[in-house]
Amino acid sequence: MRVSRLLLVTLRETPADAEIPSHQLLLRGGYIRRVSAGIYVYLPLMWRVIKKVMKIVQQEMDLVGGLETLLPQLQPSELWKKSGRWEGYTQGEGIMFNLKDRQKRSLGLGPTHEEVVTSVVDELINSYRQLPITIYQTQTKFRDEIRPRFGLMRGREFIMKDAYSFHTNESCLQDTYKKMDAAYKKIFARCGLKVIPVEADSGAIGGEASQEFMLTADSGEDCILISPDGKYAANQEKAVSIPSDPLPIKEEQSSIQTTICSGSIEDLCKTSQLDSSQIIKVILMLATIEEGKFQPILISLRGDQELNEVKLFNEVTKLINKNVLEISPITSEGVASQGLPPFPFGSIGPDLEDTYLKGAKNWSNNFMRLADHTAIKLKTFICGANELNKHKFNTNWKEISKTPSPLDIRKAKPGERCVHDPLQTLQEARGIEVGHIFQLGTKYSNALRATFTDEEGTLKPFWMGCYGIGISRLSQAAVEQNNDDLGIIWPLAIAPYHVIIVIANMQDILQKELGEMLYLKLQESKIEVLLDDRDERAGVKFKDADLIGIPLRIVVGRDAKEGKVEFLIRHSKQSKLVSSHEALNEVITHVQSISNA
RNA sequence: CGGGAUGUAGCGCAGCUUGGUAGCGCACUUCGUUCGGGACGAAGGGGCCGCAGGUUCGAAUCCUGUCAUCCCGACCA
Repeated sequence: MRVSRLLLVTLRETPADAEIPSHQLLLRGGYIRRVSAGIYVYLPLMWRVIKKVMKIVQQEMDLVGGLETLLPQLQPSELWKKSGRWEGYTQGEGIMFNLKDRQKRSLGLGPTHEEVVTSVVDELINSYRQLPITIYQTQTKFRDEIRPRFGLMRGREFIMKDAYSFHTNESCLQDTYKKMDAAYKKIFARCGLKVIPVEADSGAIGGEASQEFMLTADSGEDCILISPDGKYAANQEKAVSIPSDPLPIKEEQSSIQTTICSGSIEDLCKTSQLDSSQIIKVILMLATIEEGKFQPILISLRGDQELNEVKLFNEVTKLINKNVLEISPITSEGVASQGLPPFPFGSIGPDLEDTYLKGAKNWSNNFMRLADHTAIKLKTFICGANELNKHKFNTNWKEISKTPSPLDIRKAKPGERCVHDPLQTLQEARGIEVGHIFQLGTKYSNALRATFTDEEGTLKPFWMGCYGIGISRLSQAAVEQNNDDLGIIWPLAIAPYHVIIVIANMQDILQKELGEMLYLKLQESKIEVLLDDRDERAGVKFKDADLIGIPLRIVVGRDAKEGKVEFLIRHSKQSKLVSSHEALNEVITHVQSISNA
């Protein structure tokens, strides 16, 4: 391709609304254009990158027996109501765009495809003889993100590869899950990217085991915790650790004392000379449950610990066995709007009476009482006395009439001891989630009554797995991991073109002819080649070549008269003078190295 | 959803305090000189100053509303 015909529009200045390097570089390099928040045009260079990523992914999916299909984006609400996800996905923090057609039928734009794929597989598969099966697609997905940002990283419209597997039993599912795990590792390696698999929460999709693939980058939105020996890696949402030990308190007669402070743990520690690990703090949250119900939750945590809302969400869902739409903090305004008397915020203890909720307009009249292990393990502690500016000192769970059962709802933090080896401490890293694999089990097949007939002639629900890769996100994340002060440095396997020939001076006939000759020969060798034939000054062309990040470069310049050119590898910044023939061979050797990988 | 900021040419910005018919740099067009790391000179083209109301003889500028975009937060108040 000739650069003069490429629709290459590069920007010298960084657009003001781009924050992270990859977003800035893709805009500046003429790869993408924003149409609306979280909605982008993939310009010709970007589309080539995306197609390359898709191709690698598709090849590896085919190798593990995946069948490629294309599922609809426009999906009827009935399907989502059957699986029980319609409300959760359209209300509260719901992420599904939804609409009504002229018949007033409700439809959603697919943020994911479990419902559709499960129902179609149910129609097609009747017998265990047809199983196992894996179906996949590469499709544009729609998600009404709370806050789209960072270009393609968190878009409202994006490209994803999603695969779904169906099995007669759990061990067969686990077998495919393992194969997918291996295929994913191979995919990221082939793309030339550093990606770490971590244990993960399965989130709204639900299910049992799940693993995320995190591309390491400083701008990553996710915090991951890793053990130095590499044996443990988890998303902070899911991570476990051994908490630090609390500072012991001398056991004395318990007493209620006046504490003049703002109500924060920090203040209380200062004014009463305590350590935060000696205090039990209480957080009030409100769960919004399907069918418009609201459940106040009273959570006890050790003072130095932080609430892990994802763990909390999962535990609450398990306990009430219904879809929870949202969990958010209870505020004094919220209390007032229920027509309730004010709560003693800042001095609440684990035993705050349920009578505080009596007469609430639409909240449940009882607190759901939860506590983290670290709180329950405290023998003696300080906690709120349920009266403004009063705390109970040297109290214990025996004195607290309402002892909740212990759960793991605390946040693991870097520096804490690892569960598998207490001699090691967790390290923090930032990551961009580019892939996620799940063992769904029978959640969706049960909900949608998707069944097959087994050897004994009885109906069984499918065992299912699902496996996603964010194609467009991965393509940008690759830039986040591979750039320098001059621009992008694409890994060869996913670069839009393998090589760019820069003719330094288009006025020089010798240079021009040698460049054209190399261009032709490279094309004949099936090399993806760009020829910068623009009538620009050499400096401009070098800057653009650096910016758009083509991994290999041949500069045809003043040594053309000796038949020599410069060969340069983008990431090394070093060039060497070679004959045009040698340059050809260099390019061919490099390109072959990726096809052999 | 809460907080903050910003909307002026394709991109980056000034002008707004103190109202008087819109400017700079880059990019674009033409000509000339130049030609290995984002050249120089000359001459041009391009703007309903986000949108809608209001105040005023007169609004990019002041007031009100609205929309959009970006950032932070949505965890111990």
